[in-house]
Amino acid sequence: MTLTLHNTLTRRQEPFAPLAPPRVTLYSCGPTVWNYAHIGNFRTFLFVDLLRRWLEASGFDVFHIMNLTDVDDRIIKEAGKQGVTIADLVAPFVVAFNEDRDYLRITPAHEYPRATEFVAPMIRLVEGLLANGAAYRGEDGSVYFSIAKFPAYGRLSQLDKRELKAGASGRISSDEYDKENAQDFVLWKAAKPEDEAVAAAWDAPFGRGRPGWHLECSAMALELIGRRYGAKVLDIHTGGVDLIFPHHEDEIAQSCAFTGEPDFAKVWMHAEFLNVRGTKMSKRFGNITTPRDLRTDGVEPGAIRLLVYQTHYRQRLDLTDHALAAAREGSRRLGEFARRLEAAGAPADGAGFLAAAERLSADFTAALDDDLNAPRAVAAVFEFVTAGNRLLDQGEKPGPRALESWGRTDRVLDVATQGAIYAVSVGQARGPATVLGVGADAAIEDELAEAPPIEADAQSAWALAWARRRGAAKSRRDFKDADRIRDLLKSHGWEVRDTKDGSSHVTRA
RNA sequence: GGCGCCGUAGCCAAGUGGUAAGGCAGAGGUCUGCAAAACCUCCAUUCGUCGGUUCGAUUCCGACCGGCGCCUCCA
Repeated sequence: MTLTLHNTLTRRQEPFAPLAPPRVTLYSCGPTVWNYAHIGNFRTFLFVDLLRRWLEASGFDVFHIMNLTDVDDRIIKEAGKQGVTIADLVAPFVVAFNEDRDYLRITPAHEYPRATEFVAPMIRLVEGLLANGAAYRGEDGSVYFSIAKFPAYGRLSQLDKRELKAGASGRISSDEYDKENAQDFVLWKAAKPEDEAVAAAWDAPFGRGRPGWHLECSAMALELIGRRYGAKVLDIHTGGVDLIFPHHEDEIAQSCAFTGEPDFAKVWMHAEFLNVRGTKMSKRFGNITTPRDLRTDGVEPGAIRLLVYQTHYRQRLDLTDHALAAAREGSRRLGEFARRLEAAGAPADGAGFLAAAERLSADFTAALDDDLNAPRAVAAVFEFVTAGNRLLDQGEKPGPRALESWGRTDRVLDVATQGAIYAVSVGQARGPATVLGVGADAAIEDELAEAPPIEADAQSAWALAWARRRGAAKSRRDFKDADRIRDLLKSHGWEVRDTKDGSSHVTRA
């Protein structure tokens, strides 16, 4: 089995063959940090996370770069409105992005280059393009790339098959820059007073100004892989589908014109959109949901990951409350199983587990090797859950093989949710309660508030105290009181579950 | 107008030229004081519509209907 990936360049699925195995250079277009990134953005980053994890699980040595665009029109406009510099405007959103990324358990890239910290390489790139004739200075002082000098322009987006609608945006006529060709794109924008006002202008041999968006990625990618490996071509470049044209098309043009290489990246991969009721999630539609919104609502990261991975990355994903609820339930079940499986771990695998583990590994690998077919990988995982639960019910033991097969899927997908668990032994007069996580041991006779305390730590103690009372009620067969306490705990988000050995588990997601 | 994508059970969602994975929800059962969790069973003769190719199509081709994206410095 070999890994095959869909390449936007060829519109086909191809066996993945990095330029210098086992090394893989992976560049991902990251967020523009002008605001909080929404889960539509994070859908793409979760796709990248899966790619990254699967490449590493497959034995590749990945060097992952994700840029942070910290200078662009939106940032300058917003900074101007607020009367702050772009650096000040952006700072909190960079922090927020990192927090959200960590919350979603996305593996951090090795490098997060920021555009404003790579101005020098950008200037060198523009100089190179001016020197070899691919770029020219407009009368407004900006520098443009001439697509007439780059015959391969349009390969990625199959531009030769398109016919740009004149004035589709209604903005071409209002374009104040003077380009030689309407499709030429700006590499370096001449500084304007608004740019200066927010500290978004740099000196350059060809005039003071700021980098164009497309330029950033090329300069940063080439700089970083050049510095580290002396390479000029990326193995994989990722982004959202909306970046295919013109962003990635322009990156290819300027990069290849600069390096003389036929490719900027060997494989281009693009994630489809996440939609809300059929429409793409976007600030201007007012249908934004951010990871922090979901976090506030108590949605577990594993559930969000599961939701995303249950749809193929090249397929649009529709976010609904129903889909989210389904993912939460599924994620919870996976976590429940994981705990059960690990607790039953034995030195040797039972025959049933051996067979189930083989099947899981084979199905899981085949699915992800097939252009990251995560939905199929998830299906294989659930099939193992069902089989594993049955085997456990029959008393069979999972050994190293089963645990490793399971562990591998968990490391790649990372979609399970394990609620915090606290256990109390009750009803058997075996001495003090077995308490995991907290040391509270309130006497049964003490007064106990019906409402939980405010402090998080005290809450578990409170729940455990009630659980012990319920245990006492149970042992004197006062089931009415026992049920009342269970309902009380449930209304505050705690679940009580009795086990066969007479103890009770109290859990909170 | 150009380029492209999608339409599979109540919901989400894989998939193959030979008669449909998985998840969630739902129904019944086992277990339990009752629950919960777990397990078992059931839950699309059918894959937008109409044609065509084929021994056979949900899967290939065409048309149509419906939804969506890009062509705007949007992931």
